[in-house]
Amino acid sequence: MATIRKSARSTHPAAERPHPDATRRSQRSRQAIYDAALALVGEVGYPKTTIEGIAARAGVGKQTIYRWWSSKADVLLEAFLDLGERLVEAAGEEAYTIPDTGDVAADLKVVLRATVDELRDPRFEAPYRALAAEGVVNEELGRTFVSRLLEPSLQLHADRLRAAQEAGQVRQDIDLRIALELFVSPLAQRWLQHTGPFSHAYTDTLVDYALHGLAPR
Amino acid sequence: MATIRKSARSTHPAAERPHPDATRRSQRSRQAIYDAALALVGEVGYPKTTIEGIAARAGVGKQTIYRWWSSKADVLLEAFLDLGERLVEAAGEEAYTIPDTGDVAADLKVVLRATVDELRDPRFEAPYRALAAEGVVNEELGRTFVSRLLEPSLQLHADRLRAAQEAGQVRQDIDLRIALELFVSPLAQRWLQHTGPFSHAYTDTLVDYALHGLAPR
DNA sequence: AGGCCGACAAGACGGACCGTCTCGCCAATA
DNA sequence: TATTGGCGAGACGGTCCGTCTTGTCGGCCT
Repeated sequence: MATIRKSARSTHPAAERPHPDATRRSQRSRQAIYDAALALVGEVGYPKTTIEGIAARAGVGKQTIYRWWSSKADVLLEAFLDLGERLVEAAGEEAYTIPDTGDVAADLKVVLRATVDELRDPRFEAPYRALAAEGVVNEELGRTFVSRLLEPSLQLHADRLRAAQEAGQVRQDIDLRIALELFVSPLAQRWLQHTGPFSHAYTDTLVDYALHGLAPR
Repeated sequence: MATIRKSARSTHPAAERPHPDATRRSQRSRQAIYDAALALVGEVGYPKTTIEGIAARAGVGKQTIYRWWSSKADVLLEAFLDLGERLVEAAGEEAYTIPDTGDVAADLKVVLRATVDELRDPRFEAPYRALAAEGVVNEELGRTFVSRLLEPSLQLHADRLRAAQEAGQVRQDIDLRIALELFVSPLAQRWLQHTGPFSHAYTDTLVDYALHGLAPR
């Protein structure tokens, strides 16, 4: 027996390659892979994290990983998204909103301080850095990274700025997508590239400078 | 013969590991390695660029690379710095200064437009991205990347802002290292993470927002 | 109930690179 | 002229890649 293998596949025209039957997927293995991936990236770093290592740690066959994901980065991205969802469920929903007390400056400062703390959380740091780095060099993954991880948060900032605009605290003629970068991007760069101290005082200053400008009034 | 090998090294107490005799180094091989590294990163991308590949392309033994550099990233960093120096020599010195016409806004816009163009130069794009990405994940290399590549440019921006401050175009109480991030960081993030259009119009807007602030005057 | 299907764990497989090493070869030095 | 040490070349054992094979197991159709 054996021998006749692919030729026996009379049932299908051999069209779809990417996805096997998702309904038969083992959720137990999936979760074990997420846990193993996040643990390994935290322990030995992203470059030394290997598909074989993840499989072994998860008690899973390599093929199970290759069956559902296309790359190491892809596994980590989904693992990280899953981690995020689990943490959001654990915390309250309101942890992922921007407050509106009527004072934009104060509200933004609160949110940026929280972002600083979050980026320092060791559960986040290693995988988040790894994904950001991979996205810089791999445009495909980069776009996914931005749309799934960055974009939702940026949208919240834009929304809060729009409210401020309607309340007359931000100029009418301003492009909010650019405006939010004045404080979000410097924060991101300091964290990613270690270009300077990363503190609450720093983000407070950013908000002040961005709102009132560098030029004298 | 053979057999006695390390034990025959009576001359040295076996202390310094890192550097062989630099005076006997082949400059021809060094340059060939730089060229090969930059070419390969441009052609096949950073992850597929390999030490063996660089050695083969440069017509050089692998050991010659391992003798002088500690990693692929290290080779590329030096190659890129060398490329920068050669281009600076070719162009005039004044290409790497920030003009001072007395109008900060105008001067910064000119410089940021030039930066946009430079980041689009295909000779720069691939290696610069690769180094930035590696620096995000490898703190050691990251610090070198910042101090050798980023810092000199940031210093120029700080200098120009200081002149503006003395001319009364920028508030006295402002931390210039933070101030310059208001336009430099958003630019960097858009380029690195593809978070939005990357154009002259964009950088012009950044300068306006940063100088005059988001709040109504 | 029995048979079939497809994901699963395990791991063998050839191939790519790793980083180290050994080998003569050669130029500069002593 | 003899010594020294970097050099090109490439062999080496090792790791991990991505694919393929085998046998097991649980759900679904008949």
